[in-house]
Amino acid sequence: MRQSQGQILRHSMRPMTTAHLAQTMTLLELSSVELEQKIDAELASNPALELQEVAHCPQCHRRLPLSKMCPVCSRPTNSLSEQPIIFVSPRTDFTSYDYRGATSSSGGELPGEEWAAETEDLPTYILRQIAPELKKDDRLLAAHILTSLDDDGLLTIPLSEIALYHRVRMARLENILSLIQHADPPGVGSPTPQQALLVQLEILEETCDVPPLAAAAILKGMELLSRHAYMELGKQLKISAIEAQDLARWISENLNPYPARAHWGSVRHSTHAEPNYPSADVVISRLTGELSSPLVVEIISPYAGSLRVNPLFRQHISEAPDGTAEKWQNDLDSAVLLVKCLQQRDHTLVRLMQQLVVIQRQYILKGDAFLLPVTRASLAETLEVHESTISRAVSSKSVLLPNGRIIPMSRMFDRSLHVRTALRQIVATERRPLSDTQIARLLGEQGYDVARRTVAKYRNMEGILPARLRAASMRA
DNA sequence: CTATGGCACGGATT
DNA sequence: AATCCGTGCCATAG
Repeated sequence: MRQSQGQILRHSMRPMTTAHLAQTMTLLELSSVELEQKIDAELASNPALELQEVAHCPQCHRRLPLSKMCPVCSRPTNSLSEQPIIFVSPRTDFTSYDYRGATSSSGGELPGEEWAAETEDLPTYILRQIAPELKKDDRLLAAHILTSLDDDGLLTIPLSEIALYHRVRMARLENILSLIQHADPPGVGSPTPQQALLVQLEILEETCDVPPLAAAAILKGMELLSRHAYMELGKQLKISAIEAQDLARWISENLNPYPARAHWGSVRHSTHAEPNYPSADVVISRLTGELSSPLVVEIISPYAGSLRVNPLFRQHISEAPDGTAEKWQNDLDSAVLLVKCLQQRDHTLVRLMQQLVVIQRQYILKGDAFLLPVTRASLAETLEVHESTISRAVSSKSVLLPNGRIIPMSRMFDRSLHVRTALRQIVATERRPLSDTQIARLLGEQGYDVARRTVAKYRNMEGILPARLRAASMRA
């Protein structure tokens, strides 16, 4: 049943132009947020495209064109109007079926939804803090800066660009930026994570003791820091690897390279930049609390099922005003193309997730240690698509797990995470420091066949020092 | 002699 | 076709 449906779908999509292929590819790579932007742009510029009037406002139950706000009661209609693509994966077997989420009653409400009336956005929040210290003219400049922040609270455009635009001197802007950086999410507005850290450090210095070398570490060893390369870092700063590790720990515990994100992986914070609800492309949740619960998979696809070619436009194409006939035809063609490609994208994504959720069920429910090593290639084979298709579909997408963590989808294909988890476990419980060779043997006993050399690599990735140095730090 | 890091090769990924 | 990642081999440090 389900099978034949897939066949028909695939068959009907066979006749593809090269343009079609190219566009499908590019769409596949986009995350839901990026896709939404693209479609918005397309909608604005192409009169042949339209949104079907299918949305329901949860409050007044009015039928609306798809939009973010209900114009009548001004309540967000997002999640309901989007016709999320949902399917359920029952406990173990491979017979997951899907249905396109009907927009009836309150079907797909997500747990923990917080559409609290006032979600003040980040720029406003900061502007309010610093406004008293600004002259009137400077407020405009500050606003310009603040609206150029990304979701992480980092400045996306060079200050000089703003200076040019408003014809003001850099020094003036730098002053304003400095004010912003010292406002509440500390370091916000910095052009790079590195600068954000430095600003935070500066702020902390006023109230408490900071390690003397922290600034130097950030300045010189940013890259080493993020790679947990403590030994190299130590060399750079002329301190031991152990001291370097302590320093790094202090930095990661007390500073945050992305000012607007509260904590990595944890639930979203109230002072969030954009009102984009779970900023994931796929949301997986449990139907019930039990471990054997079926999984509900929701693929966020902006305007899925609602975007279509305007039938009126198609109908009146022959009546195009003189000289614009070609343009109209062009618009029509690209609209048709976009809609088709969108369907194709969704279809691919659904099939991908259907497989993935079954294969990685244990990981999704129980955590890192249960991640199975799956290759994109193997999945491509079972889905009968080119491996690069999987690659594109997976890249730059994120998944919200039932436990509330957001992970990049590529983690589902991490070949080493489960081994690394086991390794961490071993080192955490060791009585005295084990050498890489010993660890490799222990891992082998647990069924993880890895080379000694690889243990060394994983150890580094996890930021664990070599046995010799672990011995030293235990003594201390 | 043992424990590790560096470099290079082959398969997987992009 | 370019790049990344797990490994094997070898040099070096203890």
